[in-house]
Amino acid sequence: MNIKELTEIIVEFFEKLSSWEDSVVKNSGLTTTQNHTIEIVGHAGAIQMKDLAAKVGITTGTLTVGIDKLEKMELLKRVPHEKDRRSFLIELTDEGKAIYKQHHEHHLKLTQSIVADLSEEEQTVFFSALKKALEKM
Amino acid sequence: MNIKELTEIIVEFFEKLSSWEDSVVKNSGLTTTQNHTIEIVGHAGAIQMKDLAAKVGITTGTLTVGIDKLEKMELLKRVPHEKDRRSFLIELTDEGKAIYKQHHEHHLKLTQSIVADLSEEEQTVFFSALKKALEKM
DNA sequence: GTTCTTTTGTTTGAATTTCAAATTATTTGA
DNA sequence: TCAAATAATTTGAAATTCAAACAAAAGAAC
Repeated sequence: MNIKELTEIIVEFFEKLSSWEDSVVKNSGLTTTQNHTIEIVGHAGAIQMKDLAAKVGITTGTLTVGIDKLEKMELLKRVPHEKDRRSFLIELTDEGKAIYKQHHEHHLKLTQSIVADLSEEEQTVFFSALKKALEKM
Repeated sequence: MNIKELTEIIVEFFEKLSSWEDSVVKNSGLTTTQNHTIEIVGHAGAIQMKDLAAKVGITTGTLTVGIDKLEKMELLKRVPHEKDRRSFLIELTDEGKAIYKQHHEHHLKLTQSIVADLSEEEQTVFFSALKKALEKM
């Protein structure tokens, strides 16, 4: 297999997925960072500020402001940490969960359209290749 | 093939690639948008402001400021459009090309490590699956 | 060829986002 | 018990972004 060609394809795949994500997000009325935040909380579940900031790729100071806003929008909430009174766990509200789910539906549709042209065997290999790739990253 | 599982994996793959890209970019001293701009010009070659803005996902006003800065950093340059005196073509300078190449090297290394665990046949299927997927996006 | 409309890129002013550093409250560990 | 480290917030300043207004040039209609 030609590594250069494969790299090109991976980069293109990433680029297209990014634009797709961008356009989906723009229609949702949320900013990229807000959407990213909800995605991470939705996927990871209750999570501390500092860990969330690291995952989103911003400082905790910036996150504080961002969470203030999302809390006002009632998409997520701060829940006091049981064992550490300095800390909070960030969780999605019902409305936040709904938005997360809706976004996930978009992803499902995209996957379906991606997969439609692949044979059952190709799908299986594609799946396991991605899985192995993930372990390396 | 289970669509939900596959979707999960694709999203995770995308997430990891994003963080990887973020960390690579942060070490380069460029902002995400600046890097994105250079990536697109590097990949697409000489390109007009309006097309570049669309690809980066920003307005032309924002791009004007961004290109001003990158031009001062001597990473790219405005070249007058031959047939349309309103317009410019944006091109990478030698230094810009070097940065683009360097970034591409990082991608090559990542691909190599991703592919290392796949059999020749898996690689081929992975490649063609990605290719087919691209057409659907 | 002249006029009207559209397109291309720039400028402007305001809003938003972000960060680094200082601050507060709490936990950890010596 | 007390000093150091950690979690989150606040602050002030810088950077990024957008929408809208603008100038210059191209294209269309007549």
